Amino acid sequence: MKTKFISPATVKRLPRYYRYVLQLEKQGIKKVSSKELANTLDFTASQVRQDFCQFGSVGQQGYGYDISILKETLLNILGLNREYDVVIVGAGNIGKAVANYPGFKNDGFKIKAIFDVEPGKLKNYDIKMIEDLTSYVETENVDIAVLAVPMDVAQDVATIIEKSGIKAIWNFSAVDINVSEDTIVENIFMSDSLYILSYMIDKKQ
Amino acid sequence: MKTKFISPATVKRLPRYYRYVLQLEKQGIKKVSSKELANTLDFTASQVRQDFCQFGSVGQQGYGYDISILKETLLNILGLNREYDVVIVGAGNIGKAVANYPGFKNDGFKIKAIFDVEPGKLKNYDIKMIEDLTSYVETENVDIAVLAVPMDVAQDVATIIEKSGIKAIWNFSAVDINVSEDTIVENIFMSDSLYILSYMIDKKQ
DNA sequence: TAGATTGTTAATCGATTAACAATC
DNA sequence: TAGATTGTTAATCGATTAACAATC
Repeated sequence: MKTKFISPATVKRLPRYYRYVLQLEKQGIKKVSSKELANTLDFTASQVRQDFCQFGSVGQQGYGYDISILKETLLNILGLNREYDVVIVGAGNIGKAVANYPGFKNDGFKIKAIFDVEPGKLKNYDIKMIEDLTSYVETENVDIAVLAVPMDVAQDVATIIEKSGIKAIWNFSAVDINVSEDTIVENIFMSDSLYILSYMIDKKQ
Repeated sequence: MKTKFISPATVKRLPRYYRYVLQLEKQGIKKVSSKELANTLDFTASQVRQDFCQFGSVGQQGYGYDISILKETLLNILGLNREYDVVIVGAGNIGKAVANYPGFKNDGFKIKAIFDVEPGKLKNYDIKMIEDLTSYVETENVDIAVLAVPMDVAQDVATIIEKSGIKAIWNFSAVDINVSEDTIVENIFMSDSLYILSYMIDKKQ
């Protein structure tokens, strides 16, 4: 499946296509045109066709795109055709929010354990100690670590995660973390988003 | 201040510059070169100079950029030189996380009230009923509404927010919301970020 | 002064838009 | 078949990179 090169600009749009196609499928809709997609998602029809063209022909001239084919294609490209084992590191507000996020499980992300500096319980998990993360990873498979600790310890904990052998970090910690080239980091910088919002408010006035 | 046009690509980078410059200031550092900035932030030195050039000369040849001037400039451009009155709509996990997010207050975002469908208490706020939002906005100034409700009611609540006269929405609700042209929406789509992460994991294998 | 580094122009690269033949 | 809509090429636009004179 992952044969062709997909441009970065297109990759960024894939999740939005996928989410919208899921929604259409739920509504029982069978096909969609590039024009309809473009209208809803605020892209252009050209852009949609250029994007879809990158992963080979998924549409039919005169008809449009078949929802179930499109969904399957996007799901495969995004790597959502498998399960991911996840640990949450940091059981504060963000860690809790992620643990309770319903979409998480539906998409195949399975929370295996939660770590913190304080023992306790979260959902139906006994919170484990961060110092036990390394030994945990020795016996259990972990694909993704959710980094949800305070910013002053984020780098240290990131280093622990990296050394433990976990290859992907979903970083909520509000600081850029330095890890080796082959560790994948995807950031949620809430403050950056808020700054963009205040920029836009300010610009309008 | 907001005289020159700043390109969208540059705008997206502004929060990262700002965050890093704050960090340097805290460390007592007085100047920084485009090269140093580029190394840390994974931009290129050319890019940094092109970006900064857009808001007029803030550097000095042979020296670099003065941290305090740079910080002040970025702060002004981002609109962080004032306070914003914020209401949180939805007191679930995400609403709680935002309410407790420490950076929030430091940056001048002031939580004035929290709304939900269930009464209760969060931090030191008595949770108000969502149906009272409109009357609340009639007497109180609100610049930003944080939309943190379940996805199935997100559009309805967004419409209530919009009709109440609030002009900016920080949307955590995992669905695209439709509002009028002059309402500013900034989205945090956690699932999109997660999909990009699984895409990158899958691509590497 | 000499070295360093900006500010800015020009060249390159990538992404978006426009257009239309192919074809369902 | 006729109408609709894709797939794809070519044109345009915007962003990044390279280069270097200006100058601190």
